[in-house]
Amino acid sequence: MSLALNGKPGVAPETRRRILEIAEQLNYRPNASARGLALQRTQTIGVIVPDISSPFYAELVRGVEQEASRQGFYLILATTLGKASREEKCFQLLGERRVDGILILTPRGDEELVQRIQGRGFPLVVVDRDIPSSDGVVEVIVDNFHGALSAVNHLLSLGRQRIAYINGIPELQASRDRLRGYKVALQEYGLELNPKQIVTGNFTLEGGYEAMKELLSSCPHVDSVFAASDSMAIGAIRAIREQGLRVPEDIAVVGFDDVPLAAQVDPPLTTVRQPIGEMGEIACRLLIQLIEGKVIPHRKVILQTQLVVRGSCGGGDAKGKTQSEKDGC
Amino acid sequence: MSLALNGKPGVAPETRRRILEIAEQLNYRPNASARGLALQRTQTIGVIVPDISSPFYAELVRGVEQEASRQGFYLILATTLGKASREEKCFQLLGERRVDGILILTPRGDEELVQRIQGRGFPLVVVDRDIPSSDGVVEVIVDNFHGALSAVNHLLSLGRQRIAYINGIPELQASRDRLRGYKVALQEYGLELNPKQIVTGNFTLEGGYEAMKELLSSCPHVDSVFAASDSMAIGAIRAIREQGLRVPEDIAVVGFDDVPLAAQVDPPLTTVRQPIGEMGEIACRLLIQLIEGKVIPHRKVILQTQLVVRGSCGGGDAKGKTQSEKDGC
DNA sequence: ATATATTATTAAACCGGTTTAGTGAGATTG
DNA sequence: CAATCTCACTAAACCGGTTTAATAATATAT
Repeated sequence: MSLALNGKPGVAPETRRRILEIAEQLNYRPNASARGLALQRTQTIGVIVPDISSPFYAELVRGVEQEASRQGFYLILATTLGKASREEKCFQLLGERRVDGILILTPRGDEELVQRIQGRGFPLVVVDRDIPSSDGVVEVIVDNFHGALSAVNHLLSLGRQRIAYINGIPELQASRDRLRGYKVALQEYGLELNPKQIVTGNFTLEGGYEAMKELLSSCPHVDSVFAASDSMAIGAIRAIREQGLRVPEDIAVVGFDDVPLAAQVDPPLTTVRQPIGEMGEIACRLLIQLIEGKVIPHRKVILQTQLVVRGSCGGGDAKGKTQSEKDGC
Repeated sequence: MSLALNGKPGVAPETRRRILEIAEQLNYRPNASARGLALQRTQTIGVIVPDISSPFYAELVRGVEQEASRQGFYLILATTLGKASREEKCFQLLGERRVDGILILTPRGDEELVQRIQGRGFPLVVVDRDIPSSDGVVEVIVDNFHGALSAVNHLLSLGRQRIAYINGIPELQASRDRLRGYKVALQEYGLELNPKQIVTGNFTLEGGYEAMKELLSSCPHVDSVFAASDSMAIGAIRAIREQGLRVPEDIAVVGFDDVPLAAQVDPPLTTVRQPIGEMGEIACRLLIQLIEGKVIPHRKVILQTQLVVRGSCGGGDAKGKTQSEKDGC
C-alpha cells in the first residue's frame, strides 16, 4: 500500500492503478504525524526569527518559504521577540517537533544556543549573523564591507569629497564592517579621515534625523552623506531639508538595504541593496542539503550587495562639482 | 509515565518526582509526531496567506503568532502567492499535517475553498475577507464603512468641502464599503455628490499618483482628497506637489491603513488605522475556541478603525477656510 | 483475620503510516 | 514433471507517545 502510493517498485501496475483509484475516490491523505513517526523525518524546517513583522525578516522568511515549498518542506515559525530567554524556548519547541533542520535568522545570535543546537545534532544554518564563526557553522551573510565601499566610491565618482557617514548601532558587526568600508574608500582615494564626519544613529529614522542635525551643525560644508540604513538616510534627508538645503544638489544621500520604501521617497533613494530574499533562499537550500546529508562545498556564503542608483545622489547628471575650499570641520 | 509527565492524577508523589528527575537527567523531550498521532491533535494552526512579505500580512501573522504561542499552539505557514491553484494545494498540505484549525487571511477568499475546508470538518476562521458570509463561517473584518465615514467627517470638520475620493480596486468589498462611507458622509453633511471627484487607483503608490493627476486636471479646485490606502495617499501627495501645490495648505490628504510608513512621510499622513495585529490576535483566539469546542458568541467580529490625525490634513490648526465659490467640476 | 475497597504500578492496545519478513502463485529450468 | 527461483501480495513489527485494562499493593471495613 505504502509502496504503491509512493511510487516505489515491487507493485504490479494494475494493482497500483487500482489502489490509487480507490485512494483518490475516498480522497485519502496520508497522516504526516504517522509518517513523521515512522520515518523519523518531518519534512519541516524550524525558523527562529526575532520578529516576523519587520520588513527585513518578512522578506527573509519569504525567501526561505519559497525555496522550502519548492523542495517539499514546510516552515514552522518560532519568534524570539529579541529575548534570549525565548530563544531557548524556541529551540525546545522546535526540538519537540523533531524538525529536520533549524534556520536562525538573527544578528544577535547567541553563540551558546548555536552550540547546543549543533550538539543535539540538528542541521543548522545561520543567516545574517554577527558573530564570526567559531566552528564549522554554515552561515549566509552579506558583504557589508564592499557594499559600503561601493556606495562611497560612487559618491567619490560624482565628485563629492566631503562625505559624512551615519553609522548604525556600533555593537553590530555589520555596522563596523560598513564603517570600515567607508574609511577604506576614503583612504584609497587619498582623502584624509575626519572623525567629526562620522556620527552614530541607531538604524531608525529618528536616529538618522538627529545624527544629520548634529552633522550639519558641526560640519556645515559636507556635500554628501552615506547612511548605514535606508531609514537613517530618509531621516537625514528630512533634517537636510529643514535646513533649507536641497537633495541631491546641496547634499547627496546614499542609504543601505534598499527597503521597498527607498524607491518611493522623494527623491528616490540611491542605496546599497542587500539581496534579502535571496539570502533566505540560499540559506534554505543549504539547510536542505545538510538535512539530506550532502556535503556543503563552502560553509560560509558571502553574498554581494548591489548599488542601486536613484535620484538622491545626483545620479548620472551630477556635474562633478569641485568644492575644493576647506571648511573647518 | 505519560500520567506523571503531564501532571495528571493517579501517580504517587514520590514516583512522579523520580520520573521527572530521570526525564530531566537525560533531557527527554516528547515527540510531537507520536503525540499528535495518539491524540489526533497537533497543537498546530495552519495559516493560509497570500504573501508573508507584504507589511499588512506580516503584521497580521505577527498578531496570530503572538496569540498562538501564548496558548501553546504553533503556526505552519502556507503561502498562495495569490494563485487559486496554490490555494487548493495549501489546503491539502495543511490537511496532511492534520492541523487543528485553519486561518485564511485573504480578501480574495475563494468561496468554494471555504466550503471544502468546512466540509472536511476543520475549524476555520477567515480574516479580512471580501465575500459576505453565506453560512456560519467565523470571520474577523474591519469596519471599512465607518472608517471612511470618520475620515471624510474629519475633513468636513476642518472646513473642507470639495473632497475627492481615490478608490481602490473596485472589485473588493473593502473598496466599495469605503466608497459608501465617503458618499454617506457627504450626503449627511448636505453636500451634493460629484462623480468627477471619484477616481480609481489600484491601491499602489503609482495608482494614487496617476489618479491624483487626473483629478487635478478635471477638478482643479478640490481642497482635499481621501484615498482608500496610504500608498495611494502618498502617491497623491507627490502628484499634488508636482503641480506646485502644498499639502495640507492647498489640498488636505487623508489615507487609510496606517502602515508604518504613514507616520514617516512628509508631511506625516493623517489616516484611518486598521487594527491589523489585533485582527490577527482575535482571529487566532476565536480559532482556538473553535478547536476546543467552545461556543463562539458572535460569528462575525467587526473591528473598529481609528482616525489618526497627523499633519497631512492641516490637523488642529486648520483655519476652517470657507471656499464657497463653485468650480466647474 | 478475612474480605473488600481503594490506589498505585505494570502491561497491552491503539493512532497511521513504513518497512521487513513471510507466503503463495506463476514462470523458469534441469 | 518436480524443484527452484521470481515476483507480487499479505501479515506483522516498529516508530513514541496516550489511554485503557489488568494486576499488585495497600488501606479500610466487617
